Amino acid sequence: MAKRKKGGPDSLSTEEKIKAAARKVFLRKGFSATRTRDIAEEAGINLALLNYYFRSKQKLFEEVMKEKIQTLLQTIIPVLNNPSTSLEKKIEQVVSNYIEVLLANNDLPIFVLNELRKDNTKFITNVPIQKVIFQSSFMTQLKEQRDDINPIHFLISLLGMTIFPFVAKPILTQSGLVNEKNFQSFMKERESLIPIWMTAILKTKL
Amino acid sequence: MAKRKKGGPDSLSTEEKIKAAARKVFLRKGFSATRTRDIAEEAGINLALLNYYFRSKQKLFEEVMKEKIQTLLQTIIPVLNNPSTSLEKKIEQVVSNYIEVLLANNDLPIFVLNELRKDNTKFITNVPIQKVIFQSSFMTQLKEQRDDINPIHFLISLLGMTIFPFVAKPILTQSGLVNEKNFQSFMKERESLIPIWMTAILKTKL
DNA sequence: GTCTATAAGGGGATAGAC
DNA sequence: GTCTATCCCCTTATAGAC
Repeated sequence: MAKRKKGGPDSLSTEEKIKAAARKVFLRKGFSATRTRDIAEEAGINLALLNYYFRSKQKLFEEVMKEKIQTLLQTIIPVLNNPSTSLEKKIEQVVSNYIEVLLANNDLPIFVLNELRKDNTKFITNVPIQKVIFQSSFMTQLKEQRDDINPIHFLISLLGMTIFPFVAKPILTQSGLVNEKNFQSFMKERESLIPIWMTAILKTKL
Repeated sequence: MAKRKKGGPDSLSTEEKIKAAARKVFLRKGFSATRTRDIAEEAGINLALLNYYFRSKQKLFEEVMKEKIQTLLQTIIPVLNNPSTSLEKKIEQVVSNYIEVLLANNDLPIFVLNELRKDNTKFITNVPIQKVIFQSSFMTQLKEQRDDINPIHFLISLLGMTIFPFVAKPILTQSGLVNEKNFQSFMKERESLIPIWMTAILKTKL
């Protein structure tokens, strides 16, 4: 067991220090470019301790990945499943929840999507995503309002509008299309804009 | 120099064989996870030849990256710059061009965006993206039609709708939301849908 | 639990024969 | 131009002292 659990500003257990460092380094550099030495240094501990607590780089990585996938899913699933909000309200909440989470961690989506792509195994497990989405309140409401719109197209458009700017951030900022310093306010503007536009789409005749 | 340039089905020069193999392996696995041995094997040549032609893994990678960034830019810039098409036509062309290019190479956007993210240097060079976009015919037409819409928001929404499904493909197919075999027809549906929806947005009062 | 030291292997690059 | 053999650093993981 670790020495401490709580207490002061420097109160993380060694295990948690390593995991926090792993989150930071893996998310920034991806699995392959990350060296266990980087993580150890970031955590302020010795390299051997990493293996003592987590057995291997791979195991530690898998813990971080599972956690991050969970974060991405939990940002949207409870919103889609809430039967007491309107479809329009759900759209607003999906957008604002994601923008809030991703402003605090810009790299999250590209990290997860890129690592999933390289590995097509073992990560999509716990949550039966397809089932959850298709049986959601969101789905029912959308079908009720517009049975001629493929809900997957609608959902992916909503997510694309919201998440894509984070994925494309490197090219946006490096090209000067969006100033790095203004990125946050740029996304705050989108937070108002996207629900208006997605609602407009909802009313558009096909 | 290489032995051959053209001739038969097996007619690529050694240099081209290596580059073709590098494109394939780098795009699939990214820079760090790629071993030069993988590329050599894929090319059907010896490892030493890779260094003979390209000096280092890094140099070879940079050639591939530049080429791929160029592909992504050339898919959109001529469309935006064409003064003889309407704004609506430009939207259609951006969507159909990207879907055509990316259906042939699903990994392209996530590869480029992820590598750019890890490296914020040396790749955004040749094309002055910001200048080109802001001075484009697309920009002029959009401002004319809707001077209350931030054109960057509009453009990113268009690209998000179009490109994001490719970036999110791992999670879409692994979760079962979109069947791998139907992905192409799914994107073909979007090719019709996105212009309709983006045009609707263009007419939506803010 | 935490450290130092080191084993074991992987991977980029090159020397030198042909 | 192309190959085989090899160098050598870097990285993960572990042994063993404290």
